[in-house]
Amino acid sequence: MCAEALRNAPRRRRRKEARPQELTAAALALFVEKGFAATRLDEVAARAGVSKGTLYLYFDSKEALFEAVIREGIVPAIAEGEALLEHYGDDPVQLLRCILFGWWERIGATELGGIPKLMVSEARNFPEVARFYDEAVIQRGLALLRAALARGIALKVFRPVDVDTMARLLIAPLVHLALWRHSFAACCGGTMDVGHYLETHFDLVLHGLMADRTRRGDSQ
Amino acid sequence: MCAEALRNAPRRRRRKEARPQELTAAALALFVEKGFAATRLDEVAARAGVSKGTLYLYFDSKEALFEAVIREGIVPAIAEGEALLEHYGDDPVQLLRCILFGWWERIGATELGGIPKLMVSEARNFPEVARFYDEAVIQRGLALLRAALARGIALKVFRPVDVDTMARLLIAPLVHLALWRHSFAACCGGTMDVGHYLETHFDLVLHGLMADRTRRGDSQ
DNA sequence: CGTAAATTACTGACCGGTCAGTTATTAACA
DNA sequence: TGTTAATAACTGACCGGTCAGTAATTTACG
Repeated sequence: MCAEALRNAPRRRRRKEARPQELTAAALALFVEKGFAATRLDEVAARAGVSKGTLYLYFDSKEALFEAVIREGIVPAIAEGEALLEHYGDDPVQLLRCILFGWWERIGATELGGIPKLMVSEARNFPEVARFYDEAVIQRGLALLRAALARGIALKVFRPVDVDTMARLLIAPLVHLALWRHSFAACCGGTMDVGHYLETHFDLVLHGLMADRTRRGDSQ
Repeated sequence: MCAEALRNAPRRRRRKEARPQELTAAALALFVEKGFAATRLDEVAARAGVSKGTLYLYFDSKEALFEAVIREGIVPAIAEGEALLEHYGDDPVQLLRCILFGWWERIGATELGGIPKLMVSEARNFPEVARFYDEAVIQRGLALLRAALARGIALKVFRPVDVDTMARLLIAPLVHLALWRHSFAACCGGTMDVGHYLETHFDLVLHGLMADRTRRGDSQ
């Protein structure tokens, strides 16, 4: 019986170099759930199916693990977003829609959606990581939104607005929802219609953005 | 010289009545800055000007201190907001404006503004406290916003909208800003015009809410 | 009053458990 | 057999929580 179980469980054998990703994935889940300080490295290792000593073969310290979690976490997704700029060259409304809904599908709704909570919680404890995240993710994401807004204004589809402030207002409800899912939703989870929430937000923003008032119905 | 210093600094005197508040205030500041797990009770006590032993005269445990911080923190401010409902009986726009800007002045811009970050960070570690906060603060605040929206709709000032979703969209950018101030702002603080941010948000929301389009200028 | 006794707010050294980080050892390859 | 991935046992610093003792304040009493 014991031998059977050992055969079924992936035996501790020489693992390839996929280990770092398995460890950062486990660390991300636990850091998001419990916070950095309250997460024990034994847990992280166990969740990745190895021992704590193995973890130290790949990461110098707990803090180095945290940095790796953040660095490899979200940056790739940003590049995907920037590619949208070229794809939707002539339709700012669809561009904006794809950025926002794409953010939710690729980040907010996945395990990556925990990273905002993690960074908000730990930014002041790891200011250098926070600065990296701010430059590599936040500022880059805001720049993407500003570019989309500016294009819409240039094409006279949107009325002139402060694109910097508007970019922040565009993303705030999405981040807010991601934070919610990884905090209160776990214990106070009133079922909520995410699609309706996003549609309502997008509709509200368009109301304030559109240059002319020909647009009424928002069905899509 | 030493005697002078002792006279100037309010030396450790016996102040039974004020102690709990001094301790919870110190704990709030440190919990928000470093998180619950990373905050040492020695620090909390030192910040309140007492020793750790004294802290345990007033609170049974670290967790009890956390609960006290949350319970006494924000609940009173909610009642003030609810009073606005009666004050602005006939002007839903001003009512909404006062709720939002009042929230920022009374909570977001004060030390209480750290509580959202603290609760988001620790909700999953303290589900019972989170449930209390959800009921006593969040749901109550959302109900207040829903009431203000519903009144505007009833008076035909606002067009019919889903008041529940709209209430969440109304508060999200404010909470987002409060979270920002207590996380990234400390290390990546690009100077930001809070007043402009709030005005832009309010203006955007009104654009989407107003029943007729007579309203154009938003100066006030 | 004055002062001794009683009370109470407060202290800080200490204990025990926990956990990040280390090391001696084993097991799986070539 | 040598090399390396992996482990399990180990260490030591740290911190939540305790408690015997101290100082400030009040009360009792001559």
